[in-house]
Amino acid sequence: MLNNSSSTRIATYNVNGISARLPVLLKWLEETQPDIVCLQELKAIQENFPEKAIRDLGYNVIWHGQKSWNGVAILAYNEEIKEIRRVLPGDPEDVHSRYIEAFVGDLLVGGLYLPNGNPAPGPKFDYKLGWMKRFETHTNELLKQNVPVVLCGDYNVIPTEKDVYKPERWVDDALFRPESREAFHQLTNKGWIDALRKLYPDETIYTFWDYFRNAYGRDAGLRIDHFLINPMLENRLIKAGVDRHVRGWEKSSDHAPVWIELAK
DNA sequence: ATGCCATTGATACAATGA
Repeated sequence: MLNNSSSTRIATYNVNGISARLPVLLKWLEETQPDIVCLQELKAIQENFPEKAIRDLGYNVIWHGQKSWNGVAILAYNEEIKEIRRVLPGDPEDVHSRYIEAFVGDLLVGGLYLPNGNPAPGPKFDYKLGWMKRFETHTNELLKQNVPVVLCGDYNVIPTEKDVYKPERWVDDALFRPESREAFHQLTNKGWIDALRKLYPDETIYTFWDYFRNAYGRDAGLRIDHFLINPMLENRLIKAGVDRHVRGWEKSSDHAPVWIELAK
C-alpha cells in the first residue's frame, strides 16, 4: 500500500478538535501516509466533520461526532471500511461518542477515547472505571473471535511509572490511580499486547505533552495513547513509533500521533 | 496546592481536558 507494500501502517491521533486541527491533520497524513487511522476528540457534530478534505487525500472514512466533546473516526486509504459498531456495548444510557469499530480488510479495528475520569474520586472517575469494565467485557468477546484485532486510541491511562515524567506528581490523578492502571493491566493479563512496550520494553515513550508549562520543550510527557493487539497479531508486529515532531508544529494537538506497522 | 494553555461555543465571570 502506501508506506510499504509488505506492511500496513495503523495510526492513532487524538486531534483535540478536528476543526482546529484540520491543517495539521492533513499535513501529517500527507507526510506519513498511514493506511489506517483512528482519530479521537473530534469535538464536532456529525455534520461538521471535514469529510471532503479527508476523501480528497484518498481515504474512506466513518465517524461518530458529538457536540463539543468526544467524537471518534476511522480512516482507511483506498480500502473499504465495514462498520461493526459505533457504541461500546453495555450501557444504553451512555451517549458519549467514544468507541467505533470496523473491519478494514481482514483486520478488526477499534478506535477508542476512554474517559479522562478526573477529578478522582467522584462521578467522573466512576464513569471511567465503569467504561473500562464494559471495555474489558467487550474485549473478552473480541478475544474469542478468530480474527486479527487492533484496539487503539487515547486510553487516558498511564500504565506504569515508566510512562510519566514525574510519577509522584500523578499519584492522585485519574490517569494514574491504581484502579485505572489495574483495569488496563487486566487487559494485558487477558492476552492483549501493548504493542509499543512489546517492541520497546525499556524506552521512555511519551504520546502527550500538556500545553502548560512548556511541557513539550521540557519533555514532560505521558504515555496514554496505546495500541493493544490480540495474540494473533503478535508475530506480524514489525515496527512502532510516535510522530513526536508533529507535537512541535504550530497549532498542534497536545497529543502526538502514534503508529504501528503490521506485516501483511 | 495552584495556575500555567487550548478548544468549543446560549463567544462565558464556562466547562472540559489530562
